[in-house]
Amino acid sequence: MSTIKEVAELAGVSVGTVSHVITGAVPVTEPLRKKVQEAIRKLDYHPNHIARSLKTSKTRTLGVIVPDLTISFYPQVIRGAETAARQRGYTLIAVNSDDRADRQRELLSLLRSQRVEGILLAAAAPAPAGPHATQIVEANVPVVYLDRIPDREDVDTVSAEDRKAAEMAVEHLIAAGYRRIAIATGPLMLRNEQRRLEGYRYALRSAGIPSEEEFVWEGNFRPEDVAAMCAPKLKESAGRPDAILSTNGPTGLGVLRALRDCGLSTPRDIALVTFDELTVDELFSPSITTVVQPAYEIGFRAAEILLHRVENRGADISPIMVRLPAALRVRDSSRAMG
Amino acid sequence: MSTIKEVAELAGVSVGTVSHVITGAVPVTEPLRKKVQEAIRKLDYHPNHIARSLKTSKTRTLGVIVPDLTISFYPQVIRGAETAARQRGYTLIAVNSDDRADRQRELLSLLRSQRVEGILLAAAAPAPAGPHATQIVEANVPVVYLDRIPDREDVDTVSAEDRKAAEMAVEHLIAAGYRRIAIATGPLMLRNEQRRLEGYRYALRSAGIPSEEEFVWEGNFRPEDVAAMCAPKLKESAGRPDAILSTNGPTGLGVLRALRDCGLSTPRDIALVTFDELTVDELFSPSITTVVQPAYEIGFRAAEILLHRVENRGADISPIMVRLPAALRVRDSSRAMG
DNA sequence: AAGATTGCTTAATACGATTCAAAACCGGGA
DNA sequence: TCCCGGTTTTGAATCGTATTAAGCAATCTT
Repeated sequence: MSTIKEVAELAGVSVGTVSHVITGAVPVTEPLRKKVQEAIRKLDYHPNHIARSLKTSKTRTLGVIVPDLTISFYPQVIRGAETAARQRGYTLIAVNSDDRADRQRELLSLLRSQRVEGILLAAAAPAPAGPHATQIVEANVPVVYLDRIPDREDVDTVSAEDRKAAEMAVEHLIAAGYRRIAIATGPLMLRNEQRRLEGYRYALRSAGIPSEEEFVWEGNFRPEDVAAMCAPKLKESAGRPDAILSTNGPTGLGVLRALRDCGLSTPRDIALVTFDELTVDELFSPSITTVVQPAYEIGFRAAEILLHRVENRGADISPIMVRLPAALRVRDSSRAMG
Repeated sequence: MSTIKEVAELAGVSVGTVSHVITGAVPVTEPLRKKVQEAIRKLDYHPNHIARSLKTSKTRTLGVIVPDLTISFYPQVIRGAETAARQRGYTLIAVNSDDRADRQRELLSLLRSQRVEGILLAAAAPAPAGPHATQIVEANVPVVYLDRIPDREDVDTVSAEDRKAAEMAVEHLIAAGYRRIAIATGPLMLRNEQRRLEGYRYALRSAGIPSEEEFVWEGNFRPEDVAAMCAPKLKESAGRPDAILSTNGPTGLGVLRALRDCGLSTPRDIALVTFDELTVDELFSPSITTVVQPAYEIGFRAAEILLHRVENRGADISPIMVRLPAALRVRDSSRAMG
């Protein structure tokens, strides 16, 4: 791979001039510029981003850590972030933490060694506000949390309006005639899962429906586990709910499996609303009423905020918190009670 | 962020010694090593990967270009590749080409500037064997093609056994009693789509069923387009096929939409088999018989081959072609003809 | 026409690591 | 005591670029 020096020699100018042509920071006269560009073309020269970064101490690279790229919510987030980054000439390094705190720590260290200029973090479940993210903040690498936001109030966060979204879903179920509404959540140590639970409780209270503790089912992100957890509660028809809200996709899938395992179906026996799309399309039945989060926009906005931080280091310190509205897509699984 | 020099000063040794402790290439006596590690800890020092790369001209980074991260096939590919890369201490930069040749060109240039040591390429549809990939090869950056493999025979490729997979799907349909079998493909300029079409033809021929040209429907990766293309062919029941094989997920979705738009359903009116999963699970109906590609393993193997090339530069030049078997997951949509 | 001004171009330096050659060290044998 | 061989440590050079200050040529002023 050719270097700037070789380009300079071929063009018969100094390396400084070549650099000026490339960066555009200093004007270069037309004839020289022409010669330089010709030489660049001839040598198929690609500036060494490594060397440039070392000199300028700017890598124009952002890191993004997600729990699992194969959860359909995250690819959209990443595309949003990628688009925002790209518009400003930044590159994205996306990595998976597998929802493990130790991996997340390794990855933060890796990204730091790579000298990314900022990090988008959908935190691993076990330690949403772990010390290492804090360390990163202290090391003056801006971090914007998304989706999986921590408890602390002094950091930038972007997520859906979790409370309101859950509230909306429950209101919809109530309007459709359901009264015995259960909720299946992910790990409640996660802030956003808590908020969704709050929204559920608030909606019930507002409607004057007593919220029963045995209708709050805390699960995780593994459908198998969730199915195993729900099945016993669905077995006997005695205390069974007539509707279930699930606060995320994998959990919703688990609920659906539990229904099948118990010989129940939705909406015939029980209504179901879930966060995040379970099917690619609406062509399948049962078609599930869904709370759709603006995943792409969450990624986009988060990246924009991060870039703002990166480009105005330490200017304004007050945390930015963006909450984007989710949409309720009503389908068969929450059909009005007959 | 602290530097190796600061570590050296704090530990009271030379930068060389610190470097030796970190890389482990040269032995360092215990007391000094202790002091150095203590200093590293105190300063929260993270080696500057940028500077290291400049000096060693090794970035330990691989690039991967996919058409669209939100197509569910690719996240799995990437996870496979990430796992393989990670095992050997490499990092992955994943980017989307949006299936556009011009973007792909930009991205290749970007990755080259980033000095990635190798590239995994699921080529953009319009120019699967474009000149730029060739350029990259000439620039001595190893490239392994996956899924979207080019026509040329002199490059490393990893993909599913496309021919055989399609053949298997058609054999299954024939065994289930279907005879008028159509195929909906992606762009036929793509090698893997061609191979799938070949498999389709071969299976028909083997069964002594004449293959009719008007049953070959070339589409693309936009379900809307595919639906619009298929609908007219499904309208009148006269020449209508009794089964359809679709060679990829987005196309299959388009076919399904066309069926709905025409008031048809599967398997009642027409059987359907598609490559790639359309639903997250088997809980939905119609449950679609699917050719499942080993996406994770495709990514994993491709990365392994790439790393082999990276670490044994120019040693063995004969191209490696890996074809991994796909699995047929039989469900309702191809139920035996009643 | 000479000095001041403007505007390009160049040469030298630094970024933070690795690495190689040379210096320092250290015990043992003469 | 001195030297020797081997090991550990050091210091300097280097990777490819951006950047600053200084050099130089041409134009402008008066």
